[in-house]
Amino acid sequence: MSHKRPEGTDDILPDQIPLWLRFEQIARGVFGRYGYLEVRPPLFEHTRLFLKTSGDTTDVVEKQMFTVPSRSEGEDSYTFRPELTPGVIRALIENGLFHKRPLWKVFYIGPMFRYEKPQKGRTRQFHQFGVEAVGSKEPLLDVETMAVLADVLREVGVKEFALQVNTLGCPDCREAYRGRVRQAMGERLLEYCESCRRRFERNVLRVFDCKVETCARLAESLPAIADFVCADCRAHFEKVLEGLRDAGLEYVINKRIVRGLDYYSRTVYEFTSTALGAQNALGGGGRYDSLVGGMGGPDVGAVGFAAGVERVLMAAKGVEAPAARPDFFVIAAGEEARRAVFRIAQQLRAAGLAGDLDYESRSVKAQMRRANDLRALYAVIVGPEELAKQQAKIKNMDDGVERVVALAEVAGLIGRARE
RNA sequence: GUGCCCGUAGCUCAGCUGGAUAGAGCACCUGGUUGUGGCCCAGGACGUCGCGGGUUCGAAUCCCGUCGGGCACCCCA
Repeated sequence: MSHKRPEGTDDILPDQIPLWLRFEQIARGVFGRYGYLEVRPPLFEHTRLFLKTSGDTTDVVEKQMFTVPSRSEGEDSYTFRPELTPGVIRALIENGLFHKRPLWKVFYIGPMFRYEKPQKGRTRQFHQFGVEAVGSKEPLLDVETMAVLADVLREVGVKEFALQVNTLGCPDCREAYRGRVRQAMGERLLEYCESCRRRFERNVLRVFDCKVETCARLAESLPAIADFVCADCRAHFEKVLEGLRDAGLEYVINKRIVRGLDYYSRTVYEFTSTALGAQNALGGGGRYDSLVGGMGGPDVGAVGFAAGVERVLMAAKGVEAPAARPDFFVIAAGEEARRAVFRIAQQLRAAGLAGDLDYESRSVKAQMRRANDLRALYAVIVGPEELAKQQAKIKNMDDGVERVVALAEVAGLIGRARE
């Protein structure tokens, strides 16, 4: 075995494709019903786009980026997208779309790249689908994005999933909250590790990122930001919860949800499943009201989610997607017919039918087996006798019934039977 | 980046405490009709036992190294 796929990548082989197509069809159907339009930004962007938007101390940016140097001197390197929100917003701004409409509801499906140690539900190339509603601060849109994801999950066949929501407040809230954390942390400061005591001085909130076990445990007892958000943010969150109830979406408030990216504000949420093992997040999202303006666009609010296609497919295990059946398989009986079968297949294809033939000179029995393996609707058998009379024998592979018909009628007969 | 587990045919695996030509099921190919599938039957092809080194009369089996994979921590999709 000389060549192997890179660590953390998967080959999606033909037998898996029907499942993926089914998923994409369902997802596109839901997005379409809610009025979300597809966008396809590039697979890679300038590295600085992610540095400035996702947050330069987040895990994603610190250690998970697939970065390639530019070939031109002095130019920024490129990075394969670890997520697509920055790319989508960049595309909306760069192409001047906000001059056309104030609100853009868009969706995407495609591969993302993160340099991580692979495990169940986590690979270096994976696929996400997501939506972004850009141009409004209305809480109803927070609810709508959650409803979209819930609809996709339900329709795809994910039986058990849970929705957890939280609010992170706005930058002002965070300033006030910072004070509360400092106060609480100060009471037991000596129990924290050295670097956390440094964080206490410079940037208290980073204490929540500390990997030291004792610090992590201490941090659990610190106040949650959701309890200290300002009146406006509180009102926004209440409206979101109210909207979720109106929409019939069950949820639980989880004050520990913070999300792994820096741009979130106010609403954040996660959909989890019990069917996945350690990586139990199906998808997550939230509001990011300062990102668009911060990137040079209009000062408008935005909200969206991203979810993992592989994880959703895993959580929907047991769902079958049958492969499409070919309409015909042309079989040559005897050497003389060999030249004719390709021509006949071409005629049937030209008539809009899908089908194949055996390219090797094999026995009729072997060709029938192939027709059966491919689950062809009809075997079209031609030998010397049929050819002499410009006929073909067509056999319905489901009931075994055979008919001899004129070659010219084969396409029509099979086409009608297919309906 | 850290820890645990695993590498035998295309796939799933068996191969006992080291012993002679490394096996099974599925899949594949051929045949059982002079031109016919699914089930069944017969036969066939397919393996540097991940790789390298060591111990031994003898290694798929024991030891070391290495590469690859899986899972978990962390984080998240």
